[in-house]
Amino acid sequence: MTQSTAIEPVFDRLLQVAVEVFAECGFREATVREICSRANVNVASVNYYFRSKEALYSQALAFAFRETNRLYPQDAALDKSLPPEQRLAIFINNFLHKLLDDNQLGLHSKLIAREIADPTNALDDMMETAIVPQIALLEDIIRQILKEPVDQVVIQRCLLSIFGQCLMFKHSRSIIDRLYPDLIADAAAIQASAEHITQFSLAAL
Amino acid sequence: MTQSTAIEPVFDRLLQVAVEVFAECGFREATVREICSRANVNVASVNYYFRSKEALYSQALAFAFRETNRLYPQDAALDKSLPPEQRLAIFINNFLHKLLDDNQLGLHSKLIAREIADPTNALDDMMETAIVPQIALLEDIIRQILKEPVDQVVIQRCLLSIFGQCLMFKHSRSIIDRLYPDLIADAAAIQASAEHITQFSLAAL
DNA sequence: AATGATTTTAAACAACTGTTTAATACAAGC
DNA sequence: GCTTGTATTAAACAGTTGTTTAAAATCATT
Repeated sequence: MTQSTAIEPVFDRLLQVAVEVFAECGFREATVREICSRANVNVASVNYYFRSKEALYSQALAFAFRETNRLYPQDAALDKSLPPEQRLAIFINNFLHKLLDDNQLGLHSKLIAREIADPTNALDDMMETAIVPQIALLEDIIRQILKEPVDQVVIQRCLLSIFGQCLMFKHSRSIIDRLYPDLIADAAAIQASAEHITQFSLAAL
Repeated sequence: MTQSTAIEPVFDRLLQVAVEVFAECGFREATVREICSRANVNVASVNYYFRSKEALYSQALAFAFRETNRLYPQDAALDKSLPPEQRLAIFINNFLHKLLDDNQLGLHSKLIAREIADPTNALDDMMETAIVPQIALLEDIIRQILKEPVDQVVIQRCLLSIFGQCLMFKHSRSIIDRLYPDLIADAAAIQASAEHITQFSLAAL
């Protein structure tokens, strides 16, 4: 009835709504009926266009990854001519906004965070295409900052230290909302948090 | 039939098995029938001893918190006479072992991590009794390390930086298992990871 | 041994799940 | 205008879910 339901084809509408509902409820708790209801289509559509609920989930997850990378590209952080400290700042700021933006983006990363915290069969497909490149980029930046060659294990641990600080805001959002809501109140607060993580990490490195 | 099922009362058996199953599957995916089956009791027992599946979950969560604090007390980290750097090392090492131990302990923290990542109504009850004290302790240690008084917000951000590094190993376990399994292979590796986080954080502070 | 309360049991309940079906609507091609 | 292939629909399916029931078993107290 609304414009969107009329214009966009059923397949695309289902994919977008699926990201929404799966992000909100998780795979199991999300129901096919709820997805179809929000997309204004018949219950049978999921099995018609996608093979099953599981296949829809898998495609929704891939779609979420594509969207985050399309809307938050890492061009600047990839620029090797920049000083590495600045690259790190850009990377962290970009990553944190990707995680915390409360519009449609937040849904995508929420779905992804869910999959990481509680993986299904779909995770393996995502590793190579979406996660490994992200990690490789940060690894490159860390190497550039440390200058002299260090043990691979040390790099790995620093990687996790930085990612951990960022992901804390996503995985423990419920706690932060209750205790320190100011830290993620708006875009400026998020930027400030990103700067803290950058400073904290640079000092440690 | 087995010793354990014969000795322990039904109530306690249900509570322990509930922690297991809820940790493995999450609240929704866990079924009352599975819990009762593993505990060797009738399906109706959950509703007889606890009021409902939800009430059982709530009690299981509280039980998990009690158990982690009973088996991994923070006595040493609470000792204010120790140098704060050492207190931080103890705190992180203790916290990380609590998170990563693969025996019964891992289950307790897994259930807790689940609840934090995907909170239910039960979270609010847990905040004051279990989470806030933990945070207050780390806050105390950080203040002691920084010596000169600093802004409360800075303290909060440092708190999150340290907790984030630790929780990374729990929330993103699926990624670490796939990419860097050596980092959490055994107790020695966990200790090494704890030392890294301590050094990283001390350098930053 | 008898009474009364507590615990355990098998069976049923009603609601909801993902999926299938078979009938209908609709478009394009000849 | 008819046919062919695609899309949509309401209805039903078979299985699972948490919960309830009412009878049976067990226990403690006298």
